[in-house]
Amino acid sequence: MSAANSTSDTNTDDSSNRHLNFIEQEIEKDFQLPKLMGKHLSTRFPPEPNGYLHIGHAKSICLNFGLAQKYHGTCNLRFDDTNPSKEEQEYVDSIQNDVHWLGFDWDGLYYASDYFDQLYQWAIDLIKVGKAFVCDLTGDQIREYRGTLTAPGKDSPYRDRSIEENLELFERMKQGQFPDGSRTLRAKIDMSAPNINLRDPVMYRVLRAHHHRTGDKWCIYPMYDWAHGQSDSIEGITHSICTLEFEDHRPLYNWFCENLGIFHPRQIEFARLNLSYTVMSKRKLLQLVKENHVRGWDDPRMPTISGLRRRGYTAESIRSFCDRIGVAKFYSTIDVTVLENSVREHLNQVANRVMVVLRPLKIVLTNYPEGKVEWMEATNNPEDAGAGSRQVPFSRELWIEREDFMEEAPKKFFRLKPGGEVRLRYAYIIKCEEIVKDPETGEITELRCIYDPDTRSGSGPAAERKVKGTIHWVSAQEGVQAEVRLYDRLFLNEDPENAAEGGSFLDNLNPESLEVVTAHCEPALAKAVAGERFQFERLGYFCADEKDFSPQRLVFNRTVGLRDSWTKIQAKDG
RNA sequence: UGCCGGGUGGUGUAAUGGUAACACUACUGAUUUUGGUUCAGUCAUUCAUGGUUCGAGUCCAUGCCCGGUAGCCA
Repeated sequence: MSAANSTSDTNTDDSSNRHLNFIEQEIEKDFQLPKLMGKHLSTRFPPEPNGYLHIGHAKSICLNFGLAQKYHGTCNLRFDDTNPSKEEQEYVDSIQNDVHWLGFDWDGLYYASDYFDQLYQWAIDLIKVGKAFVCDLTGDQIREYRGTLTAPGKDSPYRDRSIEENLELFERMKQGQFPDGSRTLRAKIDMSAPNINLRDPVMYRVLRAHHHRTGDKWCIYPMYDWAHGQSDSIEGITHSICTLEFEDHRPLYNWFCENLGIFHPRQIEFARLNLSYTVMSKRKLLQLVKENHVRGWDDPRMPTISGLRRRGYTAESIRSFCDRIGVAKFYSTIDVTVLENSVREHLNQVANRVMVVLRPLKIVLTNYPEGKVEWMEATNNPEDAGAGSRQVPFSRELWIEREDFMEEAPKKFFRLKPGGEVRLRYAYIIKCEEIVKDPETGEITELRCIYDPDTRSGSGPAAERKVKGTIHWVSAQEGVQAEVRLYDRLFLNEDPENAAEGGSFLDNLNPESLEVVTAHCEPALAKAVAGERFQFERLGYFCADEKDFSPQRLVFNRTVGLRDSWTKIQAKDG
């Protein structure tokens, strides 16, 4: 496979060589075997185009494409489009877009539907050797005949039809002579098998639905089990990596390959990703979208790739997240903070700093000349010397963050308080002299402060005077306004599925997962571009919304807050 | 209750019969014009019982607990 960003190529090799995960161990063993000796690794990522990709898929993508990178093999993208009633072109497009955005490129782009003709031929082959039959049982009857977990099933009365009759009936199924759901083609295996997947599984069902690629050519469609392994086989996939719930299907996967006598890939299963405070099932994500609990698949609160992207996550941070969570067979739940820390770590390196006040409180510097504006030099990114600096306007009237002032402050509160001093970042030390309140409500409307003219940042030793706290600010006159969307977790509950009797995961929805505020920003932000990411100093990481941002209407999304030890101190001191 | 799979610090992941480690979290301290970052340090782990062995997280047995599985979904 070719990596979209080639820098990760060499990294992958030595960083992940320290420990092999269990799949890598199996792969390395397999390539010692005569069957694969001298061949190269081939994997695939096989999404069904019935929804948008989410962070769980990202794990699988990083695994499959990452393996191909590491072992200099190939990785295909294959759409598992065997059920046209659920699948749409919109999803096909978004999936390709998301895989690319994550930084991967596929070697082959395929569709299970590319193989419908071959699959049909193979089905005939199986009929001819007496290993498949046309069954007239209804859905309910099939379930009845299948038996239960503890009781064996019983043979379908149609199981012993002649090969000729099966061939004719199957041909007529294909030609659309039978109504939807009236007949199936089933493999003839063993109705008493302890593994239910082996109790004469359905291979084809009659289904008249318009397929996004094959149109109305087919009115019979293959089931997953009948399509997946053979698709792998056709593409020469050596290792077919899937999630744990397919473990019970492996014997069937193997049975089809063996009985068809075709190249036999090896299926290996791993545990899917679970994240705390998150739902991951496509069905539930679709429900959130359809019932308007969120604003679409790419709502920044969604765990979809497109939602995370819009939230401000970087592809790098998602890849490093997938790296650090590992791969195993143990069913585990990763704390969302691991994801949040991954993006903090990357954005800390690359995001330029700016000053923005989310909840403004006005301060007036009574000893600062009216009308005067000074331009203060501010470092763009202390983690990246190459990022340079910018000028920020300073004046007599400023906005500061409401929570950076406390009238009755506890000892450890290092910000502004009556009679106290604080450093305005990149500017002067100020002292609070007077609080102005609304006579009606008692709400603080303004602070009157004095500044110390000797303390301008960078102006020499006199300016170096130490005060306990430094806060951010925006000049009232020169600042610009922006809509800032403060996103929080979509669910209140660590395990959203854990709802009260008769309830659903929707009961755990966080009613405050989105708060919109009008913020004051330093003027540089008017020149931002959609998708650009920033650190709002002392607040968190934010990005210009990729859809709604324009120079006329500044819209920023909060990706994640900065680590906040002040809240912890407060909580501890009660 | 059949079949399949799994149990290692708070959370994840290693250790492939030979000193139980790495990351994150938590906590403590240092640095800091972001209560951010960075740095240093601390706490903390093999489901249970028995067996094999000089030596067991690893192999064997039994038990316990957890997950998946009875779509003409994937």
